[in-house]
Amino acid sequence: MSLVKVAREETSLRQRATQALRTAILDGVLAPGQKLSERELCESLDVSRSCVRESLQHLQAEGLITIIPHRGPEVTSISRDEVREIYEVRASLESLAGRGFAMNASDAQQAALRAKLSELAQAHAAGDRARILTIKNQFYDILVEGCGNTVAGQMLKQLNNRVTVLRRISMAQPGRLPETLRELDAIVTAIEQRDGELAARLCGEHVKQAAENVLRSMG
Amino acid sequence: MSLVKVAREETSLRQRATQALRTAILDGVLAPGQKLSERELCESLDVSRSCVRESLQHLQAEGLITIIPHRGPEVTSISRDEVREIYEVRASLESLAGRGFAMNASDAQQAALRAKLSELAQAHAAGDRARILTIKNQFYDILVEGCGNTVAGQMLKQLNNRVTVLRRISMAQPGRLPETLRELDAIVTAIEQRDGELAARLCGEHVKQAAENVLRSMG
DNA sequence: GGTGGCTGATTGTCTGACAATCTGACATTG
DNA sequence: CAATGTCAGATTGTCAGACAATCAGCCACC
Repeated sequence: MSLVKVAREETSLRQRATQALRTAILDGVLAPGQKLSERELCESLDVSRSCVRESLQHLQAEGLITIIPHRGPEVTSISRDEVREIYEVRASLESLAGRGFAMNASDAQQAALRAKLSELAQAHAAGDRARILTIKNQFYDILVEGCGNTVAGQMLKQLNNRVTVLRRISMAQPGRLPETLRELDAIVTAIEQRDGELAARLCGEHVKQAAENVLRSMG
Repeated sequence: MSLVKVAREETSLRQRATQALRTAILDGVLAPGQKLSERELCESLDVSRSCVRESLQHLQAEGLITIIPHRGPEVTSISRDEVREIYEVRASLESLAGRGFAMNASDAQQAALRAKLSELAQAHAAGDRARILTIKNQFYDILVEGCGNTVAGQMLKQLNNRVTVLRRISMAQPGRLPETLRELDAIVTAIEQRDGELAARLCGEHVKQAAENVLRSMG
């Protein structure tokens, strides 16, 4: 067996460029509304225009950038209405994921979820902002992984990406974290009791709360 | 105001190529699993390789094709599990759409929905297969349009596209159409009474029925 | 029969080119 | 002065051609 094959960075240039651009957007290096010129992207990503343009097509389909004909791509800026709609869909899909996790996840996965929640509480106690975000994402990754529906998982990831560009806004008032912890705890508890319907309802309400929080921050 | 601008076909070559390829896949001209070579696509779409490759990136992000490194793109073939997952997500999102339509749609939109349902019944009575499909799609377009959530609408369209490649299979046993009509009638009735929750439940169950039907057909 | 290497074809990536279009500055006109 | 017309430069949309890396099939060889 070729371990080399596994170890080697088996990603194409284009994939790496796409990922680099994606994380740049998600990390806020490129703000919503920011215009991206192909030439600059070629230089900063160090690939040819062909590669850049293919990457841009992919990211546009993901909704992260918007290509305006003859004017070029820019980071998609998101309206208040869109945020509302996205959170509505997220609520629906996370209900699905919560129910699925409660009913399908292995015991190990459930334990992992509970463990991640503890980590989150610790990070909160320590007041480590960056780590909180990371762990939160990991928490959702576990949830999605164990829910038995990868299609829903991918959609949730994409939707989450699309609102992540607003992260600074929602971080502006992190006072909701204690409540978030309580809500997540309730969800995990429902999951541990394999109560799918309860988990679904709690997930939906949790996202709804998050939505209200974000929408309030947006003015 | 430039009426010319509106009238002119203001689509880029790439967009037209993408759309052509998309409909070719949805219409079953290209079967799932079918390998697509860039050269052939260049010829049949009559555009350069750059255009083709950009289109392919877009369609891959939509999930309609799968690009295997160094082997080229092929029409995504869909597993039984994926079908189940997709219908699960669809059920969730159509519930959302049904509830939204019941609560937000204008009276004109509701009338349009009811009218389209009548058309569907007529087409059924006439036994016109092709027309039934068209009208069904229009029915869903109206529903999505009036539900007040374009994000959910786009996702539903994409999900629908991904299973449409199996259309021939589900058409193999069209005996379910009378039941479908009854279910849709119940949904429209609930909507007309502005009963969001009932509409949501009925939409979810309707998709669930459709899923079982398709899964049965898949063996 | 299975293994190894060779050949042709295809993809991944780059470069350079040119027309169409946009942007901003400048000149013109009322 | 404001509104409009025009022009030059920059950028995007699209093409053609090139070459390395990789894959697929075939053939020789053990």
